[in-house]
Amino acid sequence: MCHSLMARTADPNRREAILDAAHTIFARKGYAAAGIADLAGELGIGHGTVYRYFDNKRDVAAAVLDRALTRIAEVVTAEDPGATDDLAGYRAQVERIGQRLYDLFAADRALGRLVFFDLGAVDDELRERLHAAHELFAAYTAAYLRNGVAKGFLRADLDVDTTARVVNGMIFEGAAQVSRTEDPRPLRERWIRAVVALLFDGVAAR
Amino acid sequence: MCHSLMARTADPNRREAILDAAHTIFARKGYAAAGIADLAGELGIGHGTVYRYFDNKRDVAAAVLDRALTRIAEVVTAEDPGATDDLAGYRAQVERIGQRLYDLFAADRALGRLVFFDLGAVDDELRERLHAAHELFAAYTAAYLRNGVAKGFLRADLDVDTTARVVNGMIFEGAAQVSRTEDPRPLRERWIRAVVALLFDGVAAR
Amino acid sequence: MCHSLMARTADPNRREAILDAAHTIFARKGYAAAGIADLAGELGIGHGTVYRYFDNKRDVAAAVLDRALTRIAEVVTAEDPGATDDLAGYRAQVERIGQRLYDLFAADRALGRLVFFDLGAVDDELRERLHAAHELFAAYTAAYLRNGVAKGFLRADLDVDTTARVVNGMIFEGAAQVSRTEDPRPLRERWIRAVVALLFDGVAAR
Amino acid sequence: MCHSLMARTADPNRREAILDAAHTIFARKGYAAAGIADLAGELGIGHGTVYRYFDNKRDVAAAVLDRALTRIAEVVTAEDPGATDDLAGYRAQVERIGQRLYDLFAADRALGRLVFFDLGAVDDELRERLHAAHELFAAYTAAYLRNGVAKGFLRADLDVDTTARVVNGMIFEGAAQVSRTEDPRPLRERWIRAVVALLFDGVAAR
DNA sequence: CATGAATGAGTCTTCATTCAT
DNA sequence: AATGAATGAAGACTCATTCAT
Repeated sequence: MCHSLMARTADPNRREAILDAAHTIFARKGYAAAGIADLAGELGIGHGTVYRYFDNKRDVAAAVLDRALTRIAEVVTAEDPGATDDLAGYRAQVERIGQRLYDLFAADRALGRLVFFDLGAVDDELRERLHAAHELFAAYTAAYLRNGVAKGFLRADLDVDTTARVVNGMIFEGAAQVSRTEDPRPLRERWIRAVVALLFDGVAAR
Repeated sequence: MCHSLMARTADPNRREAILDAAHTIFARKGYAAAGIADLAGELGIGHGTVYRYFDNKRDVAAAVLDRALTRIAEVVTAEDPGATDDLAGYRAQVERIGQRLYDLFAADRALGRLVFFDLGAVDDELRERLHAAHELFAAYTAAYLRNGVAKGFLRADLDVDTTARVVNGMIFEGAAQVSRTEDPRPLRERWIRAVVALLFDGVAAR
Repeated sequence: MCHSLMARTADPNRREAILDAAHTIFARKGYAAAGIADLAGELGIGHGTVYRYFDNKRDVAAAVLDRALTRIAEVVTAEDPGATDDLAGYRAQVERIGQRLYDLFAADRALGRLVFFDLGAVDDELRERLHAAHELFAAYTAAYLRNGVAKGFLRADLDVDTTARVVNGMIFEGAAQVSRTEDPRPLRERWIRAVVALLFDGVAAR
Repeated sequence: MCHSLMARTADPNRREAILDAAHTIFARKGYAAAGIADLAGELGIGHGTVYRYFDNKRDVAAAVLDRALTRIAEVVTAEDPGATDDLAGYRAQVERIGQRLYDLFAADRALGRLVFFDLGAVDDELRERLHAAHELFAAYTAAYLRNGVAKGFLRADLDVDTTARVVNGMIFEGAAQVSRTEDPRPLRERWIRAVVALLFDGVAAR
C-alpha cells in the first residue's frame, strides 16, 4: 500500500508538469509571491523534488518563459515570409497569424500575464530573453515587409525595420488585452479587423 | 517661523526625493531586489525616515507608479482632441505627441523600465492602476479618432475604440524600445515617421 | 497668535498629566503595545516632551507603578493596627479597609490591570517593587493579626506572618476580580461579607 | 518505515522541546525581552525551525500558557469534589491539593512567573485564557464547598461562588510566593497549615 | 521649554535551498 | 528518486530616543 506511493523511476513528464504548475501559479500569484512549495503543492509532490529538475526558482521561471516564448514563436514563425506575392495573400497571411495568436492568448490567459508582466520583472537576464524574443519576432515581421516591398505590393519607402517593431507593438497590445479580458472570444474578429485595416490602409479617409 | 498649517509629513521635498531615489533604484535593481535601505542609502538618510513618508515598500512603489503615469498622462493629454479640422492638423498633432513622448522616455530611461516591467509585477492593485492608465490613454486616443471621423478626414468605418488601443500599442512599443536603447536620440525621427506613416496611410502600396 | 501656543514655563502638573495618560494607556493597550507617542497623543503634546519629565519609557512605567502602589498603600495603611481591642472592632476595621479597597479598584479599573498584569511584566526591577509592596502590605496585615493575638481576640496559635500573606491573597483576589468586572458595584457587599466570614470564622459548620 | 498518518508537523518531541525552552526563557527574561533566537539558541536549532511548529512568537506563548494551565488544572481537578462526607475528609483533601500544588510550583519556579506575571501581559487573548482558567478553578472549588454545605459539614450560609474565589486567592497567593522563594521546601508545611487553619476555622479565638 | 523629524538598533518572519533518510 | 525537516540569510518594519529649531 505504502510502496505504491514510493519512488519508481525518473519521470520525464515530471519536469513538464512542474512547468505547467509554475505557469499557472506564477501567473496567478506573481513570481515573487509564489513559492516553490506552491508549485509542489499544486502537483501534490514534495517541494524538494522541484530541485531535481531545476537548479533554483529563477531557473523554473526561465524555463517557463522559454516555453511560453517558444509557443508564441511557433505561431509567429508558422508562415513563410516569402510565400506571398500580392497584397491579398499577405493580408490573408496577417489575418491567419492574428487569429492564431489571438486564439493562443485567449486559450491560455496566463500566458499573457507571464510574458507581459510577471516574468519580465524577475531578472535582467529574463528581461533580456524577452527582448531577444521581441527582436526575433521583429525580424520575422521585417521579413514579411521586406518581401512585400520587394514584390511591389507594399510601399517602396517603408522603413522596414522600424515599421516591423511598430506592427509588433499593435499586435502584442491585442494579446495583452486578450489576457486581461474575462471572455475574449467575442472580440476576436473586431480586433483582427482593426489591426488589419490600420496596418494596410491606415486611418486616413481616401 | 510659525507654520500654522504644516503638512502631516513635514517636508514635501523629502518625500519627493525619496520618490526620485525609488524611481532610480527600482528601475536599476528591480522592485523585489531593491531594499528600503537602498533608497535611504542613495539619499544618505536613515531608512526609518522612509517610513515617515510612506507606509511600506509597496506604498513607495505605488507612489512612484502614480508619478510616472501622471508624467506620461501630461504628455498624452496635453493636446485637445477636438482642435484639429483636417488631416494635416491631426498628423501634426500626432507628431507632436510622439515627439514629446519619445523625448520623455529618452530623457528618463528608468521611466519605461518602471511602467513596462517592474511596477506592473508588484501587485494586482498596481497592475490595475497601470491598466486604468491604459484605459485613460485609450479613451484619449479614441477621442482624437472620433473627432477625425466626425469631421470626415478619417475613415468613416473606423472601429474607433479598438483602433485606439491598437494605436496606443504602436506608440508604447516605441516607448519601450526607447527605454532599452543606450542613446535613443538618433532614432527619434525614424520612429515617429514610421508610426505616422503606418497610422495614416498603412503599409499597402498605392 | 502663534506665541500663545509656544513655551511658557515648566508646568509642574505636566508630569502628573503624563502619568495619568500612561496609567490609562498602559492599562488599555498593555505596556509593550503602548508607545510614548500614544501617551503624548492622549495629552495632545509632542512626544519629545515626555522625555523632559522622564528618562525613558520604563521610567514612566516605574512612576505609574509607584503612584498606583502608593494609592493602594494609602488605603491599606490608613487604619492603626493597634487601635482595636476586641473582635468586633477588628471586624469593623477589616470591613472598612475592604470597602475602601474595593471602592478604589472599582473607581479605577485600570489600577488593577496595571498592578496585577501589565506592570509586573515590564522588568525584574518593577516586579521587585511590586513584591516589596506585597511585603509591606503583608507586614501591615501581620501587625493587625499580632495585635489581635496579643490582645487575645485572635487565636493564640496563629502563624501570623504566613497567615498575613494568605489574608492578603484573599483580598487582592477580590481586587483583581473587581478590575475585570464591568460594573463591580453590585458585588461589593457580597465580596466583603464572604471575605470577612471566611477570615473570622472559616467555612466549617459550628 | 511507512508513516501513513504522520502528524502535520512531524516531530512532536521537537515541539515539546521548544515549549520547554520557551517555558524557561520566557520566565527568565520575560516574554518581551525573549527572542525567538533565544529559544532556538537554547536548543541549538535554527530559529527558522521554531516556525515549523508555531505560527509566531505569540503562538508559542499561548502554547506555553496552555501547557502550564493544564499542568495546574491536573492538580486542581485531581480530586473528586463529591467524594468527602465529613469535615476531616475535606480537610485532608484540601491538604492534599495544597501539597501537590505547592510541590508543583516549588519544583518548577518558572511556572509561577509565567502564569502570575509574564504571560498575562502578552495579550488580551492570553489574559482571557488565564481568566478562563481562574473561572474553571473557581468552579471546582465551588463544587467542593457546595458538597460540604449539602452534607452539612460546612456552614449553611456560605456564599459558595464568592467564597470559592476567595479561597482560590489564598491558595494562589501561596503559589506566587513559592515561585519567588529561592528554596521553598522548608515553608511547605507552614503554608499549608496556615491556609487550612484559616479556611476551616478562621482567625477568631474560640 | 516644547516639538516632532530623523535615526537605527533590534526582531520577527519568510522561504529558497540543502540533505539525511 | 523523492521527501520534507531543518536551516539561516535577508529584509521589512517599529519605535524609543535624540536634538536642532
